[in-house]
Amino acid sequence: MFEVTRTLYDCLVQCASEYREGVPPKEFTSVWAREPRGQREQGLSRDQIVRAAMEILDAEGLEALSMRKLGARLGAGATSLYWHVATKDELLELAMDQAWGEIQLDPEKSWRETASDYSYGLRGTMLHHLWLGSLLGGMPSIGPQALRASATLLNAFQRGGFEGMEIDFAVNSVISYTLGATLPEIAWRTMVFRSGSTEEEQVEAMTPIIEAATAHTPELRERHREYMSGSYDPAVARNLAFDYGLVALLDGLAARLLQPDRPGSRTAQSSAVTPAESTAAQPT
Amino acid sequence: MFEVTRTLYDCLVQCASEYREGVPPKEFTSVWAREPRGQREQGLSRDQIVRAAMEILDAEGLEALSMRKLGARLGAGATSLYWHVATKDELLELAMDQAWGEIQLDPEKSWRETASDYSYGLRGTMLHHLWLGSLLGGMPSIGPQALRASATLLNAFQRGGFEGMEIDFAVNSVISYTLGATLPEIAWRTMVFRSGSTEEEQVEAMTPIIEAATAHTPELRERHREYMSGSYDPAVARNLAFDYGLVALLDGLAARLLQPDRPGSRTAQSSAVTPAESTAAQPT
DNA sequence: GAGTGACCTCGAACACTGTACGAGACCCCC
DNA sequence: GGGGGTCTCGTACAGTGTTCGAGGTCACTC
Repeated sequence: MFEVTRTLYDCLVQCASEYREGVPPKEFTSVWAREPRGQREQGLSRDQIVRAAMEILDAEGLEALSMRKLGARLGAGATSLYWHVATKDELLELAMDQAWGEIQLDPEKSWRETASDYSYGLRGTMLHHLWLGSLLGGMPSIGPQALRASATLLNAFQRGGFEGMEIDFAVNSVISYTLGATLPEIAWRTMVFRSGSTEEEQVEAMTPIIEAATAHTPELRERHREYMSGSYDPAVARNLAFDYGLVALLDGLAARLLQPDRPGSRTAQSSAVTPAESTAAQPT
Repeated sequence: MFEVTRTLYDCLVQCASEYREGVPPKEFTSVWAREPRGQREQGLSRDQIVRAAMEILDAEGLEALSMRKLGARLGAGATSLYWHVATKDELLELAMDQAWGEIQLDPEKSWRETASDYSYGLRGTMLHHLWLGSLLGGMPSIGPQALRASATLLNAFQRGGFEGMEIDFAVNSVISYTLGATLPEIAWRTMVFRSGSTEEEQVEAMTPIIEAATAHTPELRERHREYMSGSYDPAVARNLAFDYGLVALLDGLAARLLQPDRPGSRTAQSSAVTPAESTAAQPT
């Protein structure tokens, strides 16, 4: 594993110098760096704008949101918005954080329950706001609501017995899995959404493409056929798949928690390819 | 868990009807649905265009790619490209799949090794092509290269002893974790990239924002300070975090593989909040 | 050699986009 | 009444993806 890690690290360093050919440097900015402008209580407000933006985003998708359309919805000129919001990207940052705020956690629960709540909460929010999919990979979530949720999760893990860097690692893995598991669903649902048809129609429309694409990978084609013939409800199947991976991950974390030799657990005793010694993988 | 799942399912159904206010239906299309056009061997070619597009994407980022710029780079008019590629989205689909092709897997290895290779491979590719981050959440990866890699992974899991739907579930969880773990890194690196400064400068520029944002979550602030004072190399720390979660997940999957009662494993015996019976979480 | 039709290029134009700028309107306080 | 901050917005600019149709270049047939 160390070798692979080394390679990756080199890649990162190399990327840093390789990129940026003729791109003009754009100073780092974020809504959270600057405080909101308005004081007066009339006319437009930031909250109002963000709310309206989310309505458009939810109803028509990310690329349907334009400043002109948003202004029109609010009965205002497009450029009026720029008094309350510096750029469109900042507006999206605000909308993102608003969505993060929908995740509600109980700070009293166990680490495992909290992880589960967080995971299902994030997934639900993402599926409710499909536009989050394209945004999460482009701009970091550093808004107060996102941080609040992560802090609660982090606290639960700390109380649960994780220590040092392991807290961050474990928390990160839960967030990562949730994000990654939901993303392809979002991509799929976005496609269905844009097509204007139902999921069933879309599946039907996709079948010839899948058949053609899997012409040279018979095992995949086989699995797809089996999958289709089972007449599963796709939404239910996705939920099962999501839960399966989440359980596996949490089990793995729980196992780590019970390892006898965890000094600072700075150095990983096991690698990705060799199973950890004291898990159920090797019966005692 | 069933209750939560139920809620999610309802949400999905509800979304399907709630969305789509005034969006014009756009027939489903994909590059993979239509076969390429050109036959003659002169002038532009699809490969050439995709390659040039990826050069721009790598060097200047997703939003720097415009058809006019791409045309100019190839010494052609912008609209000439439309003979070889139906839309810009299709071009991006092609570029995405080209990136997927960079993942090389050995079909002889064990399921755990293959999972590790896949995971590190995907992560490396994503970090090499930052623009993938914004794309993976928007359009599904159903190109031949993406399918090829997934098929290899799937085969390895099947050989490794996974059965029925569990194969899909396990494979999905590995892909999901990798995707989700890399996405925030991409978001961060994209931000650094756009700012034009080094990672260290960016971290320094971010500090006051983090301090301000974590004003009401002292535990997070504490952790951030500890993290900063440790003077870790951020890239190394990220690699450790990535490996930690991957190991935990693979351990969890391995544990599932050894469970004695796995009939068709259609129904999950354990839920996200209650640890599975036969893992190390509950010592026998 | 003329003709035909497929392959390929591209300039002009259209309907958009995000946003800078500056003129003006409103309101409160001196 | 007169500032001065708060807020709106029409105009304009430089760009975007994409359509359309006119033209050019081949390989082939008669």
